[in-house]
Amino acid sequence: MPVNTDKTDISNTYKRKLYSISDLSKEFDVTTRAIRFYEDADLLSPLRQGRNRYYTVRDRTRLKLILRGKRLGFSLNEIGEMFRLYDAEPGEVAQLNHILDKINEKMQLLERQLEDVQIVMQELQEFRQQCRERLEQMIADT
Amino acid sequence: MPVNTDKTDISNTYKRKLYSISDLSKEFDVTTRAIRFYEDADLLSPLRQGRNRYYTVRDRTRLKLILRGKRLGFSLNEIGEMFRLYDAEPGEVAQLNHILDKINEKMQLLERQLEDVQIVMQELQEFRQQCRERLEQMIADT
DNA sequence: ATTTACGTTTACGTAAACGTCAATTACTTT
DNA sequence: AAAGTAATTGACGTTTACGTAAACGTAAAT
Repeated sequence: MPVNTDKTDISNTYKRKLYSISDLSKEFDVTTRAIRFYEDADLLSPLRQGRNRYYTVRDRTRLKLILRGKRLGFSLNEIGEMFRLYDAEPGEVAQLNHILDKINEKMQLLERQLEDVQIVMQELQEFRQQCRERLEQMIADT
Repeated sequence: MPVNTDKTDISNTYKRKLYSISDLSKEFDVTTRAIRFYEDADLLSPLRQGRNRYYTVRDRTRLKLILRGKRLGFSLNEIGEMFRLYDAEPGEVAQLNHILDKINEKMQLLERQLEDVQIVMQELQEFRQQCRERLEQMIADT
């Protein structure tokens, strides 16, 4: 018995809001290999039509979050942790408090990042200014 | 012939503003292994007293920059590139313009980083808000 | 005199995040 | 029917950024 031969099945259920792996690959400029790797790391869980993967809007959003996290220097593990926090249904008060702690932890990291970015940007601006002045000087000397 | 047996040599020349590898290791909370690795990657070039390394104020500053760069998700190679830009004495106009291009490139990256940080911080704030509301609710239900 | 602390070099090990095949399947186009 | 295109699953390779262990040197402290 084949798993699923009816092509319309999945498409109907999810109202055509499905992306192929290459759709996402092109849109976000990542290789399909990377996307599958993220699945291996439990960061994505696309639908299956037989062997093929189909990504929902949620998957697409997740991929966007993954890439943003990566740009910020987070590891896939850290990104996974954030997802799990997000998805956890907070049954108990203790659980919720734990999540709040984790959130505050991440916020602290980000605040430091913000500082770092601002510092480096300022340094670069100064450096750029110096370069421009030197350039002026050199042109004047001509 | 031993290379240098006089302990005061280096210290005098650099007026005691020297750090041992463990000084820096402790101050910045990185392993000595990492510090030596950065040297291998040409990001640091400490003085030598025989086999031992001695780090100047400049080295210390560099280490600080390395760690900041890493926190921002830059690779050691990228950090090295920045250093080389900084150290390059700009002989020609073309060279200076090239440096300016590179600076602008990095600035663009940082601007994106800034955006990303702000977006994620906002998302986290919203998530935190939701958690707090849920918590209030649960306490009220008691 | 020998432990202790700190440092060195050399070299192999490792985790993360993919890249790069190779072989196969499935659908479409010609 | 053949060829092309897009996807799949292994499986091994690669780069980065160190960790870790061995074996040794040097100097201060006990």
